[in-house]
Amino acid sequence: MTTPAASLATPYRSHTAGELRASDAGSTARLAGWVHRRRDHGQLIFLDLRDRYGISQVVIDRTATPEVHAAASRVRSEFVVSVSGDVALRLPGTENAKLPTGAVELRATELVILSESKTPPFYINDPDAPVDEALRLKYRYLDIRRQPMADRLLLRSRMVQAIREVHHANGFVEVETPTLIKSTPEGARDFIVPSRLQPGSVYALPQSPQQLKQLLMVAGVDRYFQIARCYRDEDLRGDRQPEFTQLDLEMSFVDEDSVMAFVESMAIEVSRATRPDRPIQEVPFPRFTFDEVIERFGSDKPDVRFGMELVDLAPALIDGDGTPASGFKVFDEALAAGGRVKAIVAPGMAGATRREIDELTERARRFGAKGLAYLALEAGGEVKSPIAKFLVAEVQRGIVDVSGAKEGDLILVVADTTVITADVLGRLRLGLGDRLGLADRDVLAYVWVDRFPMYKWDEESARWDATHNPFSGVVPDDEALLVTVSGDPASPSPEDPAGRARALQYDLALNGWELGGGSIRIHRRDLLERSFLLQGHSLDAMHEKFGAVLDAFEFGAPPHGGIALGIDRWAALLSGQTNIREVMAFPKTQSGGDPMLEAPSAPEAKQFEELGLRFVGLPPRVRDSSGHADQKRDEVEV
RNA sequence: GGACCCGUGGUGUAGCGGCCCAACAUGCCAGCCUGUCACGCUGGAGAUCGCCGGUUCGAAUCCGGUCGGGUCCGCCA
Repeated sequence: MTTPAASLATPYRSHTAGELRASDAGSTARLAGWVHRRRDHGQLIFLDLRDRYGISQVVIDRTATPEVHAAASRVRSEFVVSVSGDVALRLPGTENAKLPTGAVELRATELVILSESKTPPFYINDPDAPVDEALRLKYRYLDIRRQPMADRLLLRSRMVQAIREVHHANGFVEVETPTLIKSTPEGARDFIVPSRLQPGSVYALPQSPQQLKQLLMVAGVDRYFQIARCYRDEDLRGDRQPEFTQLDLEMSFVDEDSVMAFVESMAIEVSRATRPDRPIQEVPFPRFTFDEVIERFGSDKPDVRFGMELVDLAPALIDGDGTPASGFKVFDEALAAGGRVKAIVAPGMAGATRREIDELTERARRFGAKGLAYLALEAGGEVKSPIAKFLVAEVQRGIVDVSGAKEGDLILVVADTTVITADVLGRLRLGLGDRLGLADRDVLAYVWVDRFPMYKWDEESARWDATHNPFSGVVPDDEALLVTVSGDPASPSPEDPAGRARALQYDLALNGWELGGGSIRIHRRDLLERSFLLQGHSLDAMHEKFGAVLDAFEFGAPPHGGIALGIDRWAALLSGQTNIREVMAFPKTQSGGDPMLEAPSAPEAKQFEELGLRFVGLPPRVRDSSGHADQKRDEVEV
């Protein structure tokens, strides 16, 4: 870890444990830190002293300093000590090339035990030792003492530092927004905080500062950013925590290109500041439309570190007058029904075993396909496939040609609706890419995806649902599409032209993960109302939910747009992790608990009384020592 | 809400119906050791196998429930 420019000397230490070099030999020094390891040789004791900055070897000689030796004999792993002594070159041949401080050692003349330590519950001095994650979370302060966690938190700190620097250099103003706000319909469930001063009312924790930042645009802030904590009360995953951090930004008088250009330069800067060792695959970042990435990668957040793109087999399956005529009913019917027959080519997998094929088929089914067809292109050009008998030779050849498969490759085919075909093949592509090691783990492949559909039809509530932000603007050419067949925006149907409208929406993806998304917002009240009506909001409901923004838009709203990026995911990707808990100091478990603080916990009766609340149904569960849940009714009834 | 996986000395694992009141490594404790750096050597302590119940002559091992952790689907930007 790096030592900052400023001196870290204090009464407890003259140097850090990572600082001493051969050039310091001959001087005296005082170090403070944790005992990383103790090696007792009888007359001689070696201590490895560790702090955030490194490790230094301390030597204690019984004959020279008997009282220091006595103190060092008591010392154990993770004791906190302060040692002073003479910095000396190590005896020739005993230098340790593995340590930056390995040329020298501190010959102790004084050793003070600042605090003792119990035997830690897991190995702090072995960065590779596997430890149960529940235990790591319970003793997170010890986990963070370990090198890998410490390194990741440092990377995250540098990342946020770089983000702030770039924004300030580009005229952005950092503004804090409240975390006790009004419930906003972002789509996810809100965390609720009951109000004591206004009993019966609740605050919501923000799912994002979306409305507040738009209000800041109306306020003339012009360029705003914030490292904002956000909250969503939904089920958790490795890449989802109930509270997480977003880089939230918004700019006035901009179009898509302005926002993307800034974000891109910022992302490059941040990547280089944190991971100069990892190359960015392509600059400027490649930019795809939503339709294109779905067509080519089967995902709206494509991993473009490898090829294996989806190919359309239709040209090989239809005859001269455009009717499906492959001879294989599954293919022909899918095409006749307006669906697709598409494939991916798994390089070198023609020899896949029956078992491997079955596994792939099983996965395809889990992802929603009815089945998975395959053709193995064997050496010599012979096609082996269980469906070969249905396909005339010409069609077989056509499939091979269109797919671009070479000898030794395996062609995997899905025939289904457009959506399922893309989804299933997209997921199979990622799985195979992983298994075949196609993606370079060092590369950072950022991509932009834009031109998302404005709405998707929601069967359940029979209305158009905003695919992303409800304020997202529409592509100017598509403005005329914001209409319904019925003519009344309040009576939508799945046939409406609105379903074809594209949004001024852009997502940034990195190595197959969505980092975040943004849009140019609708700043005109009339367009906003039309869009909201299409989304099934009545004008009253609209005011209830977005009143402040709608009001503000009547006082001169500048055209504006912005983006929000997930800091946790970004930090995880930059540090080569797939789980965002690894880049959070104190994350929660999958059930939303903190094993260290033991949160959440049963409230005190008095707290509920003041809020005018009472539990109905199941009272909260309290754990006893056996891990058994116990219902402690008495503690919560008021 | 659903599916699946895991839970054995401090830690990581092995054992998966009797050979196990449980093995290995490491850690811990004690003694020895003047050049180690995952120091070494000798000795020792330490788990009744998450919890509850069942099957069985017999359970760490099989079954059910439960608690905790994780992965995935639903959900969620």
